Amino acid sequence: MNISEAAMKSGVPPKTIRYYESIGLIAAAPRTGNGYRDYAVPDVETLRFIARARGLGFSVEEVGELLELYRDKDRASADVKKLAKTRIADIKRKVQELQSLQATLETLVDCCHGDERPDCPILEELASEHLAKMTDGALMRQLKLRGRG
Amino acid sequence: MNISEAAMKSGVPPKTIRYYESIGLIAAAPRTGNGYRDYAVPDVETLRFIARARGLGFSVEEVGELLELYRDKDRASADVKKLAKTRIADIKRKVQELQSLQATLETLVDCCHGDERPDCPILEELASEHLAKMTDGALMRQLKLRGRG
DNA sequence: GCTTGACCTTCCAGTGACTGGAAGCCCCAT
DNA sequence: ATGGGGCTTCCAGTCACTGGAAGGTCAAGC
Repeated sequence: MNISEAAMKSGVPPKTIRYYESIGLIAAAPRTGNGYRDYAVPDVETLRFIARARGLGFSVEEVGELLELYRDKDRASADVKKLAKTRIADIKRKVQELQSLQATLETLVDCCHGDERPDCPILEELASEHLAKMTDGALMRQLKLRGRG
Repeated sequence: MNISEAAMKSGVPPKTIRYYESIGLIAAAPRTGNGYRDYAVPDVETLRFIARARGLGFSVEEVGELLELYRDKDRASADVKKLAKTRIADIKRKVQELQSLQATLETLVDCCHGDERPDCPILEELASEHLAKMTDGALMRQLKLRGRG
C-alpha cells in the first residue's frame, strides 16, 4: 500500500512516516517500480505501536528502545517496566510544577481587578523582587525539565 | 556593566540575553569602546521581569506582550488578566492530559509483573488495538498542544 | 492523446527557546 | 609577552516534526 494509505490506517501522517524513516526509527520501506514506498500490514502495526507509545509521552528515542524490546524475544519485561516508571516519575514532576505555576497565576489573577485602571497587580508582581526566589527556583527546574516533555 | 554581570544579577545566561536581543525581545544594548555590550540597572530589571514571566510559563511571545503592556502607561489591566487566564486554562488542560497519561501508564505498570519473563503487558497493550481509541485521542490533543508548553 | 488533479518523490527551511562550540578580539595580571 | 579569562560573531544542533517548492507518476475524463 501507498504511504497515504499506511498513514490513514496508522494515524501517522505521511510526512512523519518519512521522518521516522529518515531518523532510522523504522526501516526504509521497499519501493515499487515507480519509486513509491510500499507498506504492508505489519508496517502499519509498527506505526500504530509508535503512535500509541508517543501518545503515552515516550520520546522518539524511548519508542526506539521499546520497539527493540518489543522485537527482542529475550527481552526482560523489567526493562519495559523501568522505562514506564521513569516516564511516570517525569509526569508527576511535571504535573506538580504546572500546578504550582497555576496556583501562582491564580493568586495573581484573583488580585487583579481586571478593569481599565492602569495599575495591574500581575505586572507589579512580575516587576517586583517578591516573586523572585519562588519563580527563579521554578525557572531553574523548568529549564532542566525542558526538552523532556 | 558587562553581559556576564547582567546575567548574574538577572539570572538570565549571557547566551540567552544575546538571543533575546537577536529576536528583538529586548532592545540592543549600547556598546562600550571595545564593542562590549553595556547594561544598566533597568536592563537587569527587564531581564528579571522576563525571567519571572518565563518562569510562570509565558511563551517568549507572550512575554513580549507583557513587556509592551508593562511599558504602556495606558495599558488595561484587563489585557494582562486575560493573558494570565489563557495561561491558566492551558496549564489546566496540560495537567489533565498528563494525569490521564499517568493513570494509563500506572495501570500498565501495575499489570506488569516486571520479572525476566518475556511477555510484558505494557508492550502487549501498546501493540494491541485496545488502547487505540484512548491514546489516539490523547495523541491528537498532544499534537495540538505541542509547541505550547 | 491531452489535460487535470491527486498522488508520490526529494530536499530545504522553519518552528521554540535556547545551547554548544569555533574563531578571533580585548583586557589585566604576572 | 604570555596566560587566562572576558567579550564578540556566526554556525550548528537540539526535538519532533511541519510546510513548501520542484518535479515525477498515475488514473479519469474529454
